[in-house]
Formats: sequence, C-alpha cells, structure tokens
Amino acid sequence: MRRRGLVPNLNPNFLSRQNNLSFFHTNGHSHLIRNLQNCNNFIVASSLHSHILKSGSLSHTFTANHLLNCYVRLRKIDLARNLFDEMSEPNVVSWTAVIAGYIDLGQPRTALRMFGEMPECSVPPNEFTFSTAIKACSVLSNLRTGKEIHARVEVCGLRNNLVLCSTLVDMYGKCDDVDGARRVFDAMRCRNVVSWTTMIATYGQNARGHEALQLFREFSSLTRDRPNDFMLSSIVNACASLGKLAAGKAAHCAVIRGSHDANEVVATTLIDMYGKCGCLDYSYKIFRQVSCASVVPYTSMIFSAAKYGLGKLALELFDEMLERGIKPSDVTYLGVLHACSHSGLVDEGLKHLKFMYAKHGILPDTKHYTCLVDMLGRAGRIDEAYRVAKSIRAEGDAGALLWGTLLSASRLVGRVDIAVEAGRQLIESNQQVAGAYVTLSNTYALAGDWDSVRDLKREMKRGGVHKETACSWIDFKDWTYVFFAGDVLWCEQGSEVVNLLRELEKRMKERGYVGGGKGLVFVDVDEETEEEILGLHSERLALAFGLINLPKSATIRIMKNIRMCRDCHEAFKLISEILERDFIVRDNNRFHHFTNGYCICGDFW
DNA sequence: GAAGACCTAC
Repeated sequence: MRRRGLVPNLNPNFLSRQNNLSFFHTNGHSHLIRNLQNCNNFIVASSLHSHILKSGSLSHTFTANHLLNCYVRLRKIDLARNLFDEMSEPNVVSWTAVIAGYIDLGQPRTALRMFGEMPECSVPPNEFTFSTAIKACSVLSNLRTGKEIHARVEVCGLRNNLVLCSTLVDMYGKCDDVDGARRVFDAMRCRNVVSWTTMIATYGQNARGHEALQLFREFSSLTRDRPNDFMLSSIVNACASLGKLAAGKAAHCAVIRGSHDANEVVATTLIDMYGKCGCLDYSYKIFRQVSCASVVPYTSMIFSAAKYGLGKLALELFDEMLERGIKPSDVTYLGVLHACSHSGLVDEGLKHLKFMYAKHGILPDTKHYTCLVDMLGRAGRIDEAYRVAKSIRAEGDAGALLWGTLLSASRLVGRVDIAVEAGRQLIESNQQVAGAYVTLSNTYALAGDWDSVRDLKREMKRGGVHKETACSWIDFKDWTYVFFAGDVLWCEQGSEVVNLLRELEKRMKERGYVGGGKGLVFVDVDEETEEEILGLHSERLALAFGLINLPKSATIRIMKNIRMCRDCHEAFKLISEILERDFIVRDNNRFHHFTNGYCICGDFW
C-alpha cells in the first residue's frame, strides 16, 4: 500500500557548499534536531534531509519524525508523504503528523482516509491523532464520522482530555449540532480559555448570539482568565450578528483594555460589527488603524461601505487594495458587485464581473450572478435580470437566494409576470416557501390584482403554509423591546407614545407631508390582505424617538421581511429634521442613515 | 522525545 518516495532533487554543488556551513551543526544529534525544529526554509530542509540520509539516521523514527514535521510545517505534503512511505517503522507520531499535514493543505478527506488505515498497520491512534481526525470532520462538516470518532474517544477513556474535548465542541459546532457541542462542553471537568472560546464561537457561528454573550458573561464571572484575541473576536462577531451596538462597543472596550486592537482578525470583526450596527465612521476609523491590511479587512470595509450605498468609497477601497498588490478574493468581488448594485453603478459592476476572471482568475459563481440579477433588477433592467437568472444553474440555498432576489426586484418594479415565475421557482424548490407566497401576494396587491391575492392565500391555506409573524426590536439599555405587526401598545408609556405620535404626525402634515392616509405608513409584507397592507407601525417609531430617550444615534431594526416603502422613507427624513436627531434604520440588512432631513444611504431611492 | 484545540469578510 505504501509508495516508495523520493528524496527531493538537490543540486550536488549546492549541497557541497551548504555542507561546509556552520549552521548545520551536524556534529551533534541534538543540534540536528534543533535545526529541524527551527527550520523554516525548504532549501535548508532538503539539505538536512540529504544529510540525515547519508548519516543513516533516517531509519531512526524519532529523527525522521522531526524531518516529517519540518516538511509539514513547510506545507510540502507530498515530500512528507514520500518520507512517511519510506520509513521502516512509522509510529503514531508519524501518522498524526502526515494526517495533520493533509488537513493543513485542504485535503481533509485524504486525512480521514489515512486515519482509517491506521488499524491495518497496527498503529493505534492516541489523543493527538483523535483530535486531528476530529478536526478533519469539523472542516468537512461530517457529523456522522465525527460522532463515530467521539465514540472511540469515549471507549479509549480519553473523555477528560481538555484538548480533545475542545476539538469535539468545535466539531459539533461546525456540523451545526450546537446542542451536541454544549453537551460536550457541559461534561468537561476542567476548561480553559480555548474551550470557553470554542463554545462561544459555536453559538456565534450558529446564529445564537444571545447565548454567546451569556456564556461570555459566565466566563467573565466564573474564571479569572482574561479573554484572548480569539474569544474577543468571537464576542464582537456575536454582537455584529445581533446588531447590538452597545454590547459591541463594550466588547471594543475590552479589546482596547487587553491591547488586542492591533490584531488584524479582531480589527476585522470590529469593522464588520460597526458596519452592521450603523456606525460606518467607526468602521472606517478602525480600518485605517490596521497596518498593512490584508484582503479580509479590505473586503469587510468594502461591504460596510456598500451597505450604506457608498459605492464610490467601496470602489476606491478596491482600487487601493489592488494598488497595494493585495489579491482580491471571490468574496471581495461579491462586495464590489454589492456596492455597484446598491449605488446604481451598473456599468461599473458589469466591468468588474467581466474582469474578475480575466484579471484575477476568479470564476464568478452563483452568488456573483445573484448580485448581477440584483444590480440589473434595481436598475430597472428586469428583463435582463430575468434572462441571467434563467441561465444559471443554482440549487438549494444558492437557488433560493437567486430566485428570491429576482422576486424582490420584480416586486420593486411591479413586474407581476416575472414575480410569478420567480415565486413559483421558490415554491417548487421548497425553499423560503412562505416568504415567496407573501412577496408574490404583495406584488399582486401592489398591482391591484386582489383576486390573485385571495387565490394565493387560499393556496397557502391548502398547503398548510404559515408565515411566522415578523417583529421589530429596539435595544435600549439592558432591555430589548420587541414589537409585532399590529401589536397593541403595551408599555407603561403607551399613552405618551400615542400622544407623541399624534404630535409628530401633526407637525409632519404642517410641513406638507402626505402619508398613506394612516399616519406613518409602512408596507408590511407579512400581511396579505388589502386592509393590512397599509399597517400602522408608528408605535415603534414613537417609542424609539420620543420616550425612552435614545442616544443621538438610535438604531431601529426592522426585520428582513419588513420593507420600507418610499413614503416611510420620506417620513423618516422629515422626522430627522423635526427632531433634529440622526437615526439609522436597518431594513433588510441595509442601513439608511437619516440626518437633518436627508438620507445618506441612497439605496434604491 | 516528536504531533493536537479556539477568531475575521458572503
């Protein structure tokens, strides 16, 4: 089964020259080992290999393992594998090193295959091998194999190994089994910063940010350990996913206190968090503080700018990174296309889509084409968008995103025919079915086709399709206020809210604002019927602005499936002028910053 | 004796 490998080809002249150099210290075996441990240069490694071969010490498993690890460290997996195959008696360390090498090189399947071959060669895995194999399952999101290895870990009596348990928590988390991860975490006898971080990150990565923050609180109160870079970036990430600006700022303080602000990953999570929480200026400031920013912080900043409709800034950042010789990734291009889409820069977007392969060898995938559909749709070129959507083979989540994008775009421009096609695609693919029905129904409603609205509603009932009630929420101090469509105002200040609302409406009317006849108008796409289309959600506004004394930059979050209409956009602009207060509304993951009567995020208005 | 865990942009 094992192949005969080759020692790397070396120039004999080079070798004779190198052999005279003192840095080899080959007089002593310990020096040789030290040289192997410190070696970060392939040429030196090859020379050491040659020397070991000549001296006959390659047959010593211990020495060979050091050389093996040296090749793995230098990411020369083929040479490591050749060496492994040449070894007369590879032991568990040799096996583990090569398995780990395959994972590092992005070949987790080969790693698992090799792990599976160990029993045939009568080498039982130890705790190091198990944690390496479990990591391969994490990378592959292979829960089944992960569980099998977990069972073997238990049988081998290794359940109390700290590193193994952290690896298991991570594996369950990466396989989307958050509760499985928590079970392992809870069963651990002792924990360290890494195990706490793994569990916190698991919550954050699985859209359970509240639990991530709760666990961080427990960590802070139960241990004397200080959070490290990894933990802080996980916390900031959780704040970002929740849109919790206040918590994000608190995490930022912890970052500064612990002097972790120079860490690029931490800085990137902060850029992302502020971008998602409505503070573009903070994002930008942190971005500029990153020395020698790599592709990820650039991409994060490009996305933040794109969200605000600052397409020009996003494209300037993109040009800047190219000038600095930083190679863009597929995600960077997604950000660029997103920016073009949200700023109406269609020609620019098409140009970048064309060049991403030609200039950087990145093939556009369904996400890029979905951006293109969005871009064309928003620019009113809905027929082109439709043609693009039809030409793409996209399944599962990617397909849902594509057709959902086309559906929203066709609703925006009132093209019922295309909305019907996109909606049907979604419904038939069993993805986002309820959302598709509701958006489709609203498209009919906006076109005045109430018969179709009723038909669709009947079809939903027949199919047992139920749309979860959407809600909005406002964070204020330690409380989150949640509102559902049509809520009766429940808070103590209810009457004051209504009074403020009336006053606001009065003053808006005095300034010539004409709403939809029902006060501050929102189109709530959750509701299907004619009467409910013009739902009144002004309670949220009033509470946000008037009574709970929000800070100057308040954030109202409106969940994905509630979309602002043009009227309420105008209303927001007017309110910002009347109240002389800036505020940010988050709508379908886009931010609109209203200030002094205008909105800095143009978006599709 | 050599080898293992946690964080960032969609």
